[in-house]
Amino acid sequence: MKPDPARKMTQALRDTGVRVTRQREALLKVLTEAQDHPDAAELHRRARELDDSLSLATVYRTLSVLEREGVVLRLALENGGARYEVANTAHHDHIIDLDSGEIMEFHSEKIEQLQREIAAELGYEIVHHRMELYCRKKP
Amino acid sequence: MKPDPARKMTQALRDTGVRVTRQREALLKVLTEAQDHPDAAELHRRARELDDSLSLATVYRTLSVLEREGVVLRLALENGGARYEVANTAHHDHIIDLDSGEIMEFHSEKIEQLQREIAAELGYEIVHHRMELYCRKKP
DNA sequence: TTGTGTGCAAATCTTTTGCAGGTTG
DNA sequence: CAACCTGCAAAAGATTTGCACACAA
Repeated sequence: MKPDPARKMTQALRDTGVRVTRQREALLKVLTEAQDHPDAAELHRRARELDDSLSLATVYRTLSVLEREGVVLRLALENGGARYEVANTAHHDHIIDLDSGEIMEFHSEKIEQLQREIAAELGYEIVHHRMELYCRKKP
Repeated sequence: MKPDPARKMTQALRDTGVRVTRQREALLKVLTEAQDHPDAAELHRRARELDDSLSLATVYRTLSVLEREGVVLRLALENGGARYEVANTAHHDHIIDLDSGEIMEFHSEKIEQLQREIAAELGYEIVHHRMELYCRKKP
């Protein structure tokens, strides 16, 4: 009974009819352990050390399944390919350090509330949103 | 002396050493007249009616020049290629109707202020930001 | 067993670039 | 005239897909 955080996802996935293969387990492990926001190629690199047969195509296919299942979030930042993060944490937005490339997370309930009000005024409800602050260290 | 809004851009560009060619004039006209948020291919299609020799490569090259000059903004929404809009209007963010694909604009000084405060707490100043609300009509 | 998932390679899609010739200021 | 632009076609980078085989449930 290892306290593997990927374990409960695994079961949840199986419950919705998604097969959990060796390759998917490897990717899930890498995703849950990632402290950063890796892109598909980087996830492939990392997961390969757990299962060296894993192909990049499968990484993409799996990521797309996991996104559909609500297990991962795809971040489409301004440059480069998509980056991914597990969706088990509370919702948050991102601050990107333009110089170092570092990605930080933040959350503002006040802003979210204002967003909802703005959307509501136009007769909309928000399905999801993105907010990214591209920043530089203050002098 | 036609009251062409592209005219003053044209001069501003020349002033910073950017050559205003036939092709660039066509693209500028299409951009300033666009009421929507076209992508490169669509801009190419429209500008071709003014200058049928215009190539897609030049559209991309010109858009990148115009972006560097601060004349256009590149929107990297979640799906598909980049979309563009002229930067002569006040700053705003976007609401996307997930069903129709329609893109609307909004601005909230309150939110912008909160964003600045959040960045400042981490020692950052915002260079630019993006906020997109992906919405559906309320029932 | 049977429907899913996978690796590989080829295909897409969007955007960029090398090169030789054309144009702007 | 010199520096800058352009069209074309090929290259690049990211992601998707067809196919025959493999495997989870």
